[in-house]
Amino acid sequence: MAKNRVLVGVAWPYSNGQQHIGHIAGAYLPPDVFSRFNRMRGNDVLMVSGSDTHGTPITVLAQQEGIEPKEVVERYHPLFIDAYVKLGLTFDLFTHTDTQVHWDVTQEMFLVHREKGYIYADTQEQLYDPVAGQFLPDRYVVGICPYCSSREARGDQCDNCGKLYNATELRKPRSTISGSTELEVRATEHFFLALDKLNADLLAWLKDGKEEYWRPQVYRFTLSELERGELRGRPITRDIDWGVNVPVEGWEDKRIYVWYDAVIGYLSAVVEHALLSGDPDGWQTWWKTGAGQGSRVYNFIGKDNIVFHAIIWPAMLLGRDGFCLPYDVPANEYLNMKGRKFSKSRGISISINDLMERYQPDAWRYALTAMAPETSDVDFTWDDFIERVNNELVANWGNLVNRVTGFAYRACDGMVPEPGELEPVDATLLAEVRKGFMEIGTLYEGVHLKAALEACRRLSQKVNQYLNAREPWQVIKSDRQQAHTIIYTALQAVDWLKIMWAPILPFSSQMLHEDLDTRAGCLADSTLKQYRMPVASTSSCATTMPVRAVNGPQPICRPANRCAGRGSCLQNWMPTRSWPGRRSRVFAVPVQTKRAGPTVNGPIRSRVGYGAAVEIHWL
RNA sequence: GGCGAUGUAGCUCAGACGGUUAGAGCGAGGGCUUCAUAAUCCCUAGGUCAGUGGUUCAAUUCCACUCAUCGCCA
Repeated sequence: MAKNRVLVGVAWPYSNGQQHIGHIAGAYLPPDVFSRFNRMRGNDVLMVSGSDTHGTPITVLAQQEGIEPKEVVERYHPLFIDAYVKLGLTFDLFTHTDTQVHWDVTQEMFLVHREKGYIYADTQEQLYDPVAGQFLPDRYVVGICPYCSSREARGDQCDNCGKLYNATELRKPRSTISGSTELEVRATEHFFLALDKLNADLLAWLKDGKEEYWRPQVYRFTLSELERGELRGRPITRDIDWGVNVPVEGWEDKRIYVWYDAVIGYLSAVVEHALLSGDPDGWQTWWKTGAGQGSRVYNFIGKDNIVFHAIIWPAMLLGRDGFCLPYDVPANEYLNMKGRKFSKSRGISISINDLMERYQPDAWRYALTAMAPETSDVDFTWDDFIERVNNELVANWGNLVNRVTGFAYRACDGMVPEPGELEPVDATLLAEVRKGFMEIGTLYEGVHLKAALEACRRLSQKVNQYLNAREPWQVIKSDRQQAHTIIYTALQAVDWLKIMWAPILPFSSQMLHEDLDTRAGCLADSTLKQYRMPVASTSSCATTMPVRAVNGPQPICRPANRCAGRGSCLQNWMPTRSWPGRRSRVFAVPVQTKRAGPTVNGPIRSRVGYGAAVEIHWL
C-alpha cells in the first residue's frame, strides 16, 4: 500500500430528495476537509462519490408521482452537484450508479463472486400481489404487526415495537401498490452473498491494527458483529425492474439489490475517473494491492451505514483477491435540528441548496466542522450557528487577519516590512505557530477535524495575545524598525495560519493568500512542504510583496446577520470576492439513457458508454 | 428484544494505565485597550462528571444494573 495515495470515498446519496445540513456535517464536508489537507500535504488524493440511483426510496417516489425512476434521479442529481460546488466540495468525480461503467463493474463483481462460490441461489417465500402482477419487497407491503398488533407495520419491521420479521408473518398484509389485500405467498428464487464464508477473514482484517485508530464506536460495533461469527447469507437480488440487471440467463425479470451495487460505486467511480483521464488501467493504481499499487481507502459515512462499509463492502472486496480494503471508516453521528431528526416530510429541514443562499461557504464550513457530530448526536440551532461564526470565526481569526493586514498596509506603505533582529517574544510566537503544522497536521491526518479546528483557533488567539502584548501601533511612534519587526512577525504567523485553516476555510484562506502576495497562485495547489522553512529564509511572506495592491485589505469574512432562518438577510454576507477557476476537475456526468436488457459483460474497461463529463472549477 | 454508542459547567464539547483545587470555547459579570469586523486581551462566577449498587485505601474514570437519547439488527 502506498502511503501517499489517499482514496476518499464519500457516502452515496439516494437521489430521491434534497440533502440537508445534517448530511453535510456528517458525511460530505469532513471528507472534503480531509482531502484538502491531504492534497496540501502532497499526497495523491482521489475523492469520489455519486448519486445512488437505485433502491426502493426512488421507485416508491416515482410511483407516487407517476413518473419514471430516472426522472426522479434527474431531478435531484443536479441539485446535489450545485450545492457541493457552492460549498467548495472538491470531488474528483461525482457520478451516479446508472452509468454503463457502473453496470459493468457491478456485473463483473457479481460474476466473480459467483464463480468463487461467494454467491449462491436459494428460494424464499415472499408475498405476491396478483393485481399488480409482482412480488412485494418489504417497503411495498404494510399490515398488522404479528407481535404488538400495531397497524401500519412495514413489511420487514414494525415501527412501533421495533421487531423484525418476514413479511409473510404480517397479519392482514396489504399491497401499497394496488391496495389489494388478496395477496399470495409464492416461492421466489434469489441470489445470496455468502457473508458467513468471509466472517473469519473479516475478523482477522479488523483485528489487524484497526483498534489503534478507528473511532471507538465504529470499531466496537464492527468487532461485536464479527466476533459473534453469525454473519449469514444475504439476498442480493430482488423482484423489481429498476436497478442493475442480473447477468445470468433466465434472471431477466430480477435486479441486483441496491445495497450490493451501491458500495461498488467506490470502485466503479475510480474506474470511470480513470477512463475520463485517458488512462483506462489507472484504477488499478488505487484499488489493487501489490508492489507500487494501492492506496489508503477512507469511507466517510453516517452512523447508519457502518455495517455496509465496515463489514459488507470489505467482505465483497475480500471475495475478490488483490483489492485494497478500507483503511478507515470515520463514521459520524447525526446533526439534528433541536433534538429532532431532520425530516423533510415533517418540515424539519434546512436543505443544502438553501445554505449558500443564506451565508458564505466558509461560514458553513467553519460552523459545521465546529459542530461536527464526531462522538455523539448534536443539535443544530440557528443561534449556535450565528454565535460560532460571529464570536469565534470572525472575532478570533477574521478580526486578527483584518487588524494585521490592515495595520501593515497603512503603516508600511502596503508592503510586508523588512524585519530587524527578532526579539525572543517574536521568535517564540513564530516557533509556536510553526509547531502547529505538525500538531494540526496530525489531527487532520487522524480525521480529528474538530480538534484541528480548535487547535487553529487556539493559535490564532496566540497571535492576538502577541499583538496586544507588543502593541506595534504604540511602538511605531518611537521605534519604526522594531514596529516593522512586530508586523513582520504577525504577518508571518498569519500567513502560516492561513495554511492550517485552509482545509476548513478554503475561500477565505485563498483571499488572504492573495492579499499577502498578489502574485500568489491557488493555495489549494500549494503543498505544506513549501512552507516548512526557517523564518529567516521564508519566501511565502517575501519582504518585497505588497500586502495588497490597490485599496487595502478587505475583510476575509464578515459577521452573520441575526435574522438567519427567516430569509432575505443576505446582502452583507455573500462572498466578498469571486475568483476565476483555478483547477479543473471532472465532476458530474448526466444521467444516461437506460439500457435495455441484461448485459453480460466482458472486461470492465471494454465500454465507455456514458454521457459527457462536465468540467468544474474549484479552489 | 439483541448489539453498539451517548448522557461532564446556561450552551457546544475535551478529559483522565482510577489518586492533589475536573478543563476549553461560547454565553454571563467585571476590567484594560483602541491597530481591528462594537472586535482583541485580562480577571471572575458556574459542575455532588445521568441514577443506584459493587470492586478499591481511593471512582466522575473500572464492573453490574437502571433511566433517557440515537444507530444497527442483513
